[in-house]
Amino acid sequence: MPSTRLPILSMRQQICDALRGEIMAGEISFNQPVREQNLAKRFGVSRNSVRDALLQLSQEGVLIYSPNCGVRVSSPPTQKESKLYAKLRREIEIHSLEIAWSSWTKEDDGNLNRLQRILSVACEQQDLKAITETDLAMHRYWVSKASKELESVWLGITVRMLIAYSQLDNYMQCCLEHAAIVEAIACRDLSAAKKAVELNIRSK
Amino acid sequence: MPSTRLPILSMRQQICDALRGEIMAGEISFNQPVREQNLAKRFGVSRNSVRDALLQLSQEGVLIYSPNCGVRVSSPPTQKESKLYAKLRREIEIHSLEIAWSSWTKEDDGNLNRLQRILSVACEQQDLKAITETDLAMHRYWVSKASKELESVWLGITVRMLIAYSQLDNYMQCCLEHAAIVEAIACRDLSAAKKAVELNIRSK
DNA sequence: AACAATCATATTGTCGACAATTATACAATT
DNA sequence: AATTGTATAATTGTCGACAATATGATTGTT
Repeated sequence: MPSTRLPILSMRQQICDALRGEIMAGEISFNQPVREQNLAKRFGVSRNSVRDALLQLSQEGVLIYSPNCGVRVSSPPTQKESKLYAKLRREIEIHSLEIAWSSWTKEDDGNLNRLQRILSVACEQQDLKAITETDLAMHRYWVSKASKELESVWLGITVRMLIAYSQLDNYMQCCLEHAAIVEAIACRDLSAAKKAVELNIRSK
Repeated sequence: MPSTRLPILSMRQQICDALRGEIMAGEISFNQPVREQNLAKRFGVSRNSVRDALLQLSQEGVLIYSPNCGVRVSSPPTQKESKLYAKLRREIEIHSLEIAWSSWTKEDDGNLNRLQRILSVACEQQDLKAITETDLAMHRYWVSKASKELESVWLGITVRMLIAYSQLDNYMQCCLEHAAIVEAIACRDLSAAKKAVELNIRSK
């Protein structure tokens, strides 16, 4: 239910978001080549637009690009890499919370609440793809508010970390953890918010 | 002086590297719009190839992209952001050194030595652009060897951190610090190498 | 049968042209 | 004078076609 965004998403962004979601949900197997032509036909656009999207996803680390050979879904991170990613993510998000804190508005609260409700429904229905997407969107919200430049760095790390998040042990816990974050923010309790975020970000 | 790479660089990569170098050396002022047409004419290629490069640089955080409005050079990071970037970089590079360590070869030593010589000359001549480029290439070497996926994350952070590195207080110190890193690696002293890298990566 | 060279096919890379959008300059209205 | 509306120019977004490259099959030679 995209309700608030005024800026119309570009074609590239739409394709990016769609593919990223599928890949993160594990719907495309690792090392399987992704063909431009197929996607162009599927989305009803030219190969050029697809290329743009694939290039962006390569830069994000979701896809691996080999010149003249196209792209493939990148392999999931090793355990050690996952731990590193989690650490980096925590540091970026904590920093972002601090930066965004001073300009946080009631509207931001509303937007987070809306995402939280979506997450809640997704957890009840055990819709893994929706959970992953909404989870991403929530965290992205405060990072994006803090800095657009940081956002792209953060996205690369987080997406890599969440690739093949497939088996989520406890859907309810995911929902509760995010509720805790949203509430801490709503109460303007920065240190509680930071702590809640830190708890939520961990390598499996 | 690109001397060693066997794989032919794609047009996009060439344009990316050229622009990234110029931006990092501060040759294009902040918030100045970058026009596709001009670049296409300058590099003697079609606008499409330029677009690919601009898109990639946007994803790296060097350029800021606004739909239908093109790109502009992104503003330099705040002091607080610089400190965060430095921290993230240290963690990624330390991790990379550990990972790359087991498969490190004499050829790698040779490649690093070659870069170190280039850096040395650049420092003597006080060629800031060459210094920045070579500095980047050296660090990139071990990160890239550890993981292609990590490399793209690392590049985004590092490039943002080095934007407008312009005033480098002490050229000789830069050269010496990197010499220490190379030597520690050559001696296969991991902990010394890690320490040398940590010392070298700092926010100004 | 094993290997090398050659050809055919599929896929990516590049290009120029046109459509859609945005920014700018200028006139019209209050 | 300030604001709104309109036409013009500049810029980005999208497309289809062709060139360059890689992949896979076929043939020819030993």
